[in-house]
Amino acid sequence: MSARSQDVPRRPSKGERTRARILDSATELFARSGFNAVSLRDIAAHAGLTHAGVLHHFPGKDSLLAEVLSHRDRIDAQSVFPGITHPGTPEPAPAERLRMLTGVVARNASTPGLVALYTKLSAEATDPGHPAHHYFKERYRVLREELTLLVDALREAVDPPPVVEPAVVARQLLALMDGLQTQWLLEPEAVAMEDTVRDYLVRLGLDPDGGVREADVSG
Amino acid sequence: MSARSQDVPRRPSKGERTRARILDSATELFARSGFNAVSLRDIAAHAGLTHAGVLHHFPGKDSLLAEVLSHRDRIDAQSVFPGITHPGTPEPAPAERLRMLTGVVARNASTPGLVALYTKLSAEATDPGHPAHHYFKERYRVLREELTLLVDALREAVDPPPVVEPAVVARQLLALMDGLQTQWLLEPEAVAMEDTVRDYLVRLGLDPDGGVREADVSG
DNA sequence: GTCTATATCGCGATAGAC
DNA sequence: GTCTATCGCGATATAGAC
Repeated sequence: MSARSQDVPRRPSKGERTRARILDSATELFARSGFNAVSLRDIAAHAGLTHAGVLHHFPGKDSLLAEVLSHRDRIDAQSVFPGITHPGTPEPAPAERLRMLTGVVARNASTPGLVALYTKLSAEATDPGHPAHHYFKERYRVLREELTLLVDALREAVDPPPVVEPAVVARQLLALMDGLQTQWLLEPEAVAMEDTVRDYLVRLGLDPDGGVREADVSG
Repeated sequence: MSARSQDVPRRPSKGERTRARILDSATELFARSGFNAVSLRDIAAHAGLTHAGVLHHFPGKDSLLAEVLSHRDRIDAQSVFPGITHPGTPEPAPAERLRMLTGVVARNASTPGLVALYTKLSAEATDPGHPAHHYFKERYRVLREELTLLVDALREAVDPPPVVEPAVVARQLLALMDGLQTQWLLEPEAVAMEDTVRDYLVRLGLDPDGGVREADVSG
């Protein structure tokens, strides 16, 4: 028996490193050229093996894509909804979390490749037979729930709580962000994603920064 | 010499009729099974020819899809924005046109196949190299413009005109409708598209029916 | 001009050797 | 765990029949 058993908490095996390398390659290529334009052979070549090797680590091209996106998703969700990935973590104040949400929108504007990828996949995944269908269904369910709670918390943080239905606002906010991405991808200069989302929030009376749009945090 | 020459104003050639038959078949099959699940061979078989024959009338599968959708689009647009397709036509009152807009949303809920199709294609078409890219870019540009005008007209039809930026509201409304479709396709029972859109309009103070949601036109 | 038949390509996926 | 070989399929290009 080797002493490695109780060695260190993490011990990345060769397989795990290959897997990670494949994910990195897939992320880069998908973000650059989209899903359909990239073949498993392209990804495999970029990661230094053959397409059959890739399929040893992932059941298929679609599940590879799903993992790329869920990884990205987890990073974004962590900032706005820490409770999802780290149940024990104390959440920041609602206002701060809202700022993080619009921050995600703003940051998305700097990674059009990934935004395009996500937009395309979420559309494809509406097909019940799609490999990522369950993932997206669950994703929206969780986001609707978490956003509903967040909106509700924001409501009560304002002077006179605005009369809004948190569950409805959550659906609207999600739809607004998704729909804006499509328009923005088609014509970036015609659609200011962050401003348009903030305008929606401000008019609901939910934006902690109120009408102040110039100075953000340093003011 | 035959008398057919001056027979009737329109004389659909065999080619045109075949083309129309292909479009009908494509619409039916796409709406039933989605885009990816239907092959050119399926469409060709349904229309009574081979896949190569189809490609004589359309440059590719994607442009076939684009034509199917633009046909559908034109029908919807005609009711809300008659000016687009029939420049001379007098427009209905703004309030009536808004009702037609929410009517389109409601009607979409009865044709999930076409909604799925549109959602998928608009996402795919964000790719600049996609055959339908220009079509969608133009579609959104026109819709933004027309919706901006409509919102502006609605503003002034209300008692004290609400303080909204028509151009921003147009973008939000478009994004809202698109984004809701994705959520609705994933989980129809969790997202009431029409109500969610109407809630948005009501809170803007733009819905002519105000808070009355039960009785629609017959009240 | 309208369509069919065929040949070829690249893809995702699988099986089995190493 | 990775390879080579191979399969079936959808999409495309070309040649030529009607």
